[in-house]
Parts: sequence; C-alpha cells; structure tokens
Amino acid sequence: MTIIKDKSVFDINYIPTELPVRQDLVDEIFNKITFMNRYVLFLGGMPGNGKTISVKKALDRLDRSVIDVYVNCSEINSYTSIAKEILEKVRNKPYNEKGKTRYQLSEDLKKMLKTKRDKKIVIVFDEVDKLIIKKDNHDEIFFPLVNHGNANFIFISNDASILSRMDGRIASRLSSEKKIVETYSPNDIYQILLQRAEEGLIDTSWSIDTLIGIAKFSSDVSGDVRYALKLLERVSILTEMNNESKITDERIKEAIKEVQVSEIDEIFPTLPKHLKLVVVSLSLECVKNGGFAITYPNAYGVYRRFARDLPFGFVGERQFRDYLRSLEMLGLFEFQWRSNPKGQGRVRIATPINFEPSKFIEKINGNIGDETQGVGG
DNA sequence: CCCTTCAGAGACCGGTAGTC
DNA sequence: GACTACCGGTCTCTGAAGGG
Repeated sequence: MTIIKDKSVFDINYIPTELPVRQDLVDEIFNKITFMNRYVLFLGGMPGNGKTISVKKALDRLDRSVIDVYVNCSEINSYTSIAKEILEKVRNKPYNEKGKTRYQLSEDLKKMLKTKRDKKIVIVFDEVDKLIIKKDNHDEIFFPLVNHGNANFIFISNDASILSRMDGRIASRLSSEKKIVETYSPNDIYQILLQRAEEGLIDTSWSIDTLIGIAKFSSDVSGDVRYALKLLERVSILTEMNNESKITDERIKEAIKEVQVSEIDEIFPTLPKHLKLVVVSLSLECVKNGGFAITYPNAYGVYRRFARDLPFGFVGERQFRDYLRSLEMLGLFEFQWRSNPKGQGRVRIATPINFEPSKFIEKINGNIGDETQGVGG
C-alpha cells in the first residue's frame, strides 16, 4: 500500500512553488533588492521558522536579474573557503585559493567587486553565527566585501545577539535593516503541513485532524517546522510499511518516539573520538543523578577515566569545557547553573535534549565505535 | 626551505555567581 | 565583604597541508 505520491516533498531542501506563511517576507526581500541601490539585511529568529527558505525563494524569483551567492557558514566557514566560493560563483569559473594569503584573497575580492557589471550581486550568509564564534577571526572576510563595490548582503542567524554585534562592526557606515522573524504558530505549522500533505500524500490517507495534531505537538516541543515535517514524513513511511491506507494516532505516537531518538543516533557516530567519550560520560552521570550531570568535576572525572587507558589519552579541563560547548551547539545537551551541593561556589549541570540517557547508554554499550572499544563496561 | 592557513590543545587570567 | 569554584576569553604552541 502506497500513500506517498511524491517523496521529494519531504526532502529537507524542498522548496514549494508557493510559500504558505512567509510570502510577505519573500515579497519584501524581492522588492528591496530590486529597487534599492544597496540592500543589507540582518535576519534573525529561532531555528526552523522560515528564514532561509524565504531568502532562497526571493533569490529564486530574482533569478537571472542578479548574481547570487549563498554561503552556508556551517559548511563553508573559513576566510579562504568563503572567498573561494564567492569568487567562483560571481566569476563563474574555478578559482585557485591554495597558498594564498588573506591579503591576496581580499585584493582579488576587491577587484571582483569593483568590476562593472549589469547584474547586482547578492551574497547570503546563512548560519552566520557559526562563523562569528569561530576563532582566528574568519569573519574578517566581511570587511573587504562590505567596504568595496555595492553588493547586497543578507546575514541569517538563529542568534539575534550575534546580529547586533555584527551590525555595529560591519554595517556602521551602511544603511542596514534588522528583522527578527517570529516563530511559527501552530496554525502556521498546520498551513505548511497541509501544503506538503496535499502535494506529497494521497488525499485519503490523511485528515485535517491528523495534521492539526502533528502541528500542535511540534509547536509544543520545538516550534521548528522541520521537526513537524520530519514527523509527517516518518508517520507516512510507517503507515506504508504497515500496509495501512490511513494515518492513525498510533502511528503518530510511534513516529514521535522514532524522531526523538534518531537525533542522537544520527549525530553520535559522526563525532570526534573525545566528544563521543564526553557524551557517554555525561549520559552516565545523568543516569546516576536522575536526569542531570554535574559537568565538573564529576563528568570530567568519568571522561578522564575512560580516556586515560586509550591510545590518545585525555584532554585537559579547559579543552573539556570547549567540548561541552560543542555539544551545546549541536543541540545534544543544555546547561544550567546550580548552587554547589558541596558548599561554596556553584556548579554547572548538563541535561540531555530530546534523548533518554539510559536508553542511549544501553544502545552504545560495548559498541562505542572504531578505535574506542571497551568503554561501555 | 620558508611561507601561509587552520585545527587542536594547554597555560594563564580576569570575571562572577554562589556560600559563609 | 571575603572566599570559593568554576567559566570563558585569549595567547601560544604544535603539526598538517599546500604553495612558491
């Protein structure tokens, strides 16, 4: 029994022909790039609220009238790689960045920006916070870009405070606009699900109530529409696999469970060896304390004992803190302060996001990955 | 051979939320 | 207000990779 008529509708990069909720934003971006001499936009707001897709949609509509460069800073996030990407996209030919200094790269960018051309240049930096928080000042790439020529810029970030910081440094002499996009409401999420269901699923396989249920639940747990879409995709696949013709509440519950465990299962294998050990240590401490782990000295001590006997040894406490920060960035753990149960001072506690440490430990036990066997015992 | 970028990791230090 | 435990920023070093 198939209920999915178009799989691509659930693809993470799928862009529908009409945006159900953010059409106003798309129009505004389109108009401003078209009619303004130079447009610089800072776009902020929670993850999965339609920032990126709105910008992409606007670029789509501008199509041949501009040269657009889209840089996702979680993938392309060094001075060199960003310069290369921009130079290649604008000039439309390969650029050899190897061995070039930052100065040389900025000179090439300057030359490129000053070249007369008919089409406007639009450069989009998505997830720009990832670039700002990196050390070695890779964000200095913005200076040659902003200070020469008159390219248009859109900076997208989940963290609005990052945008304020950039606003002050980069756009001080440009007129720029800052916009915070609000999180999707349950009804917004419903509208988006409705569109995907109409395009991707057989009409008889779902009902309005199905979608309202998923929308409400998703809005409660995250407000990130990608979560809702993942849920809809998962429940459709489950329904198909069970040879059923209609999505039921049972299958939705099942899908919720799967989606929640899958995050950590997907990310964990990709982590560097030390980070894996840190995740395991934190999880073990969480189980021990009933839900949270004291990062130092407890979890660090556990990590140290694990790593001590392994070929690569253990890192210092300072490095451990940077690992914790990475885990926070990855959305695996969140951190809070508590007063120190042992007396003066305070401690930081880690709580897992969207996964059950005991189940995770069970799964991982004796199977932590390539070079680090034997850790679970 | 010397230059660059870049990531990873340690040393150091000032700041700060908490207790006494 | 002194004291404590801990965090985050920053500096430095190292080593890899890639040129000229």
